[in-house]
Amino acid sequence: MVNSTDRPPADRDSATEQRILDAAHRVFVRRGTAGARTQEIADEAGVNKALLHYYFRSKERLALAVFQRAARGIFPPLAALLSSPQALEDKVRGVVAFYLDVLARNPFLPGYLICEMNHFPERMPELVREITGMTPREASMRVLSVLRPQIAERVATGEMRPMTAEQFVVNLVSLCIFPFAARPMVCTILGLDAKGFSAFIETRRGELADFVLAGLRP
Amino acid sequence: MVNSTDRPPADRDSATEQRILDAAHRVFVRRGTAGARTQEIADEAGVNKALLHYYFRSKERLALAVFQRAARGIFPPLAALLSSPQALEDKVRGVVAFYLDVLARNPFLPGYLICEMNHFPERMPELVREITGMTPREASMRVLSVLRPQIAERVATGEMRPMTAEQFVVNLVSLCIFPFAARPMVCTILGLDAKGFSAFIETRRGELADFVLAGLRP
DNA sequence: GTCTATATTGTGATAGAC
DNA sequence: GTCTATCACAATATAGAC
Repeated sequence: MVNSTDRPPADRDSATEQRILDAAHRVFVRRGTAGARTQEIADEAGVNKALLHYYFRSKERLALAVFQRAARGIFPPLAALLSSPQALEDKVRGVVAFYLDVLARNPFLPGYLICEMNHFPERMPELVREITGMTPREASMRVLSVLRPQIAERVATGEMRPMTAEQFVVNLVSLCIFPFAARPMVCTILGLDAKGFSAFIETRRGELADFVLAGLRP
Repeated sequence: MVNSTDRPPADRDSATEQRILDAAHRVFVRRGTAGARTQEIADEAGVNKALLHYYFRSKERLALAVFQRAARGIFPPLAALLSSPQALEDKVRGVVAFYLDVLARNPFLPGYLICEMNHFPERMPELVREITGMTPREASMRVLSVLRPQIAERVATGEMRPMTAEQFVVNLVSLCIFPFAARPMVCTILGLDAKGFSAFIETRRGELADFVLAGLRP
């Protein structure tokens, strides 16, 4: 009497499917798609290899599902923040706070995403459509059409140096994400363990927005 | 009469070994170590698979040689620039110019290095020793011990906000490298082809140092 | 040094019982 | 839905001729 509803047994998003997806997420993130073994995913999910194929049909489809889920947590919130009606300063502070927060809890996500993006660049356009419901062009325009007037106004009043919205966004995102992507090298060179790296990021949380905002001034 | 010297046939760094290493570099960079096939490397080098093992003994050793060579082109020049006696402003301009130059010619290098770093973080300390001849601590101290007084002086004169040398370096490097590491996403979102991306980087070359320098001001 | 041919494993995927 | 057993093939590595 586990299932008290009269829904058919093949209910979508079963607990098992979720366990497999979660396990696959952990394994793919630490090994990369090419380096991951379906056996390891099955072990980590506490099920048999055959079950992965039952739910996801192939390793490639499972990898795609994991990649989409990971990207969904990283890109849409950025787009939402940047296209909101907030002032530019608040957007900068919001993006810094959001990314340093999410990535402090998932420090290996940037390395994984960069890795997969570089191995399957041709899948990017479809990925953007899947996670935003828009074409890449629409998705970027939704952000840029809000940012451009904001920047133009600041430039007109002399508060800000001339800068395209594209460069502005890339600068902001680079400063937030790269330290996590290069974390192994940062930790090795600076002699940091996991705790030390967290402290480094905490320092960053308090300073980074000010650095970016100062960088915008003429 | 190809070899006119009387050196024994097994001369080190033979032309064939170099061809294999170059081919391996290209293949590993675009596929990642786990995704690369020795067959593809052999094909690209115009030799047989067996020859890879003759020269490098295993795929793993070949991968290590390629990774070291790639890292050698990226990290030591940064350390040299930052520990030089130049003024801080010139260092910022020098690092931006160097990275945007090297990476414009090797746009896939950052993705590859980040990928490998994240899959083999435990190899980082040895890698640093191999390419610098110093321990990681010595290597970082050589840079930080020069930067810290430079920064302290600027802070004392009120030209610069307080900032650790570590954060300064991470900020600078993030802004240079990340756009290349995230290139597939940047190109997809902004609708850029290879030429458009190059133009984007050229714009950056002229603006990035000023952005960083402005960001340092109080 | 370079090749062809082969050994040996690892790994994604499927068949079929329960 | 979940398991065991097995297939089919891909991929690294080696043996041995030239």
